[in-house]
Amino acid sequence: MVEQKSDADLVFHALGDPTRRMMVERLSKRAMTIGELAQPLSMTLAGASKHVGVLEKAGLVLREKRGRERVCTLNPAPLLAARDWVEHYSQFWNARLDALEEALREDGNE
Amino acid sequence: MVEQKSDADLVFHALGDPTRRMMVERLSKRAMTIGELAQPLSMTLAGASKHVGVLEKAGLVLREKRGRERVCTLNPAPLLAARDWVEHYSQFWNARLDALEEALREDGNE
DNA sequence: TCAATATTAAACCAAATGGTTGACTATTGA
DNA sequence: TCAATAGTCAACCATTTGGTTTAATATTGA
Repeated sequence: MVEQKSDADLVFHALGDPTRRMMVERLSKRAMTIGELAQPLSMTLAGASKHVGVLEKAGLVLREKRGRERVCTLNPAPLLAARDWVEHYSQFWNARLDALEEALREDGNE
Repeated sequence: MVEQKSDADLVFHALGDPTRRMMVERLSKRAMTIGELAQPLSMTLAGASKHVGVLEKAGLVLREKRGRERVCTLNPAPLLAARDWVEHYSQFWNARLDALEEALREDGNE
């Protein structure tokens, strides 16, 4: 665990927390400040800010200063890599179903 | 953090570790024992077993006893949920690109 | 100018994580 | 029968995580 984390590590890890997935969901609708993100979370601003930091390090959120606020916007680009990974291995689900179907058909024909 | 974790939490969390993603990748090719999974990992059997346990709790791996070995097989079903979640929000990437393109086209016409 | 607001930073804490070791069980095969 | 093999379990350890509090900074607006 000394080695530096890959992009995929950061993205999957960031999404592994329900608070952060909720943040992503809300940010997909519109940009929000830290305060807005924190509001429904029964959590301090500092706590929310740390979660945003995790999303930011994963590249999923951009935080820019606007006056005394920080506006967070969703950057879905890193999701593409995660999507591709998951997509690839979830294909094995179809493959398994196909194989099962095939096996059943073979059995039926014998 | 006392609340019980959702399926998505477990799946994303399980995938957030490179060791476990590697296990999923290898299991997608063929079923393997704990020992086989542990082998390229410079990790004890016990360590590998714990990782498999995390994948198992997320529903991604089935572990069945065969003699003194445990054969692990990939169950990609939970990946479908993760795929759908990621798929949904990565669509915003396309939306953003579309909007950008639209904006550029509008500008060009003025 | 100055109080209020939005956020961050740092120190701290409990719990979870990722790993180890050592003892144990179950199974194999000579 | 008995040593070797495959794995688990429990205890333990260091590090990370998810949260807090308190203090500090920057900005707003009266």
